[in-house]
Amino acid sequence: MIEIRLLEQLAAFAEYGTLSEAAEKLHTSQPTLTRSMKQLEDELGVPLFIRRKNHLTLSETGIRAAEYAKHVLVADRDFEAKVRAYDRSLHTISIGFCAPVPQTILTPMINNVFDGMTISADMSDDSLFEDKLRQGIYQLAVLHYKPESPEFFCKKIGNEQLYISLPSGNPLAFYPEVHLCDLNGLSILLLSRIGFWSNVHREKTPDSKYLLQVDESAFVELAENSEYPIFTSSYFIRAGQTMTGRIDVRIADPECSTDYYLVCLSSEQKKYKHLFELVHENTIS
Amino acid sequence: MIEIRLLEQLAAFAEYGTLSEAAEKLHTSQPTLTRSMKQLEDELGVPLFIRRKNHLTLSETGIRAAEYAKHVLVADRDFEAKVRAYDRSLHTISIGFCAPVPQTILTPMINNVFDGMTISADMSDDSLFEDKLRQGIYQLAVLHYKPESPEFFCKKIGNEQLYISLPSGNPLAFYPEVHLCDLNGLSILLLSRIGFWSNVHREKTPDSKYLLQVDESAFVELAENSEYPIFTSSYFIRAGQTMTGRIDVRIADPECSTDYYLVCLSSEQKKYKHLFELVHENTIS
DNA sequence: CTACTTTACGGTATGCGTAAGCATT
DNA sequence: AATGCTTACGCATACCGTAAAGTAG
Repeated sequence: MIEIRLLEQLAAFAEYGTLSEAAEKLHTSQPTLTRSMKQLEDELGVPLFIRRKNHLTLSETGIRAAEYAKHVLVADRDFEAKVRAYDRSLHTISIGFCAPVPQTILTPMINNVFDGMTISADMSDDSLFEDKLRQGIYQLAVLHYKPESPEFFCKKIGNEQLYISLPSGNPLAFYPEVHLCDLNGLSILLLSRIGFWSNVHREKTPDSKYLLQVDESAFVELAENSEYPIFTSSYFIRAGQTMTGRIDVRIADPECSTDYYLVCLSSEQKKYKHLFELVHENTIS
Repeated sequence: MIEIRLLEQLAAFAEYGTLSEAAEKLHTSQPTLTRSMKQLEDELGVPLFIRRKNHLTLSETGIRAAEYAKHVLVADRDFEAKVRAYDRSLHTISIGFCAPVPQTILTPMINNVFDGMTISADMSDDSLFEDKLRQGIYQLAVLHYKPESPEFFCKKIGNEQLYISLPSGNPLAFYPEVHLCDLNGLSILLLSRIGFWSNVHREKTPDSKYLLQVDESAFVELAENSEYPIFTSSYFIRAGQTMTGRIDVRIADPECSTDYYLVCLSSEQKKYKHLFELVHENTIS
């Protein structure tokens, strides 16, 4: 069997044209390559080079050989990558979250149930989550709608109602509830990684100026020391995380009240049985 | 990069189940495999085995790894085979002949034109020759019809008329010519490797009993010492290769008079220019 | 007791680098 | 002179086989 080392060296020579340069790139000496290429020819029983006193060129067969060699090298690298990826997949659970609150609530629960596993959490709009579950990129996902396909196993895990937190001086603060269109055009403080909520805001309040904060502590500090409206939700209100001097007004648009669903592939349902048993209708509220 | 040697050993362990047996099959010692498998795990940075004091088993990752390893091994073997095959293809010309006479005449000519090349000649019915030219299995072919497709370059190189050689006592020997149907039912001595002629005989004289001879000298000896009819042709008659005590009677069926065409891919026309120049309309006659 | 793995040890062969030689531009 | 391939030589090490120890069935 031809060793990978020889194929690497052949490929390098094909790429760089001279043994000297190839040797340099491979961090080895040039006589090493002379010997290796000779060995390769010996093992194949086929000449790969045109040898002049001073110069080495690939023969027609050599050119082909270098191309084929690349395939083998790709296969070899693939092997490494796949094995590592597979092992990793055994030790990590990848989860797609469509919103921050489910992540906050579920992450510790998942950590308990799958002790020793690494949890890799994505946060984004959930429009692609079904595909990512199918492809095995995610093992679990939290959607804000109930997936139709029978290939998914799914359980409702609660709901969230969006509020707008306004300084008590703000005229809107006196209404019992508002609509998103009332907020359109305002400058609003906003955290950046909020999943599908980004889409809701972009669509319903296209003219608002969002002051995006990547860092949560910066967001909190700005919120406390400014008059900017911020979004909050039933989850934070119920947890008593309200801000003094501000009034939380319910947003009446239907998009601002959503249910959450925990989803996995039906075929993997039993793997996650314990987790699904642990969550209930109102885990999030 | 992971060396092939390690992958071979992994695959062997996966196949045979114990290091001891794998070592035996690989003609190496068992401690060698212990070390190699450890090295593989080290280089991948991933455990592949479940180790008990007395027993070694592939882990889930290890099972996958062994499968992937096989792909790499296949790619490596493929590399060897392809390089050898390509080199060989540079030194051999494969030719399909639809009949023996063209082979007899052309082989020395081709040997002259392509000095140092190995000539690999096939003899069979030419119904598949066009495909084999297209696939590069043949570089040249002699057909008994003119191919239509413009992807082929083609030149007529002669014709051959079939005769039946009969002992002078045979009643048919007095006819000026016969038809194949007249021969149907006779026992006839025949060489086995005669290309498309086999089909002609099979179709036109289905009831004849052919005494097939693989060996040409055996065929000649039997022909000389028996009364069996044999086929001959214009080529042999013109060359004076007739047998005493026998009369050659022309076979009048149109199938028994055929033209021959030398064919190559149009795209390779210039490679074979010299050969085509050397042959002419009546190279075979 | 047998079968298997692992560890330890010592030898060897394989591959490597340096140096020198040689040819070509 | 500079560049590039090859050969020669000595060395390091990587790999291998034997031997021995340990463990489970």
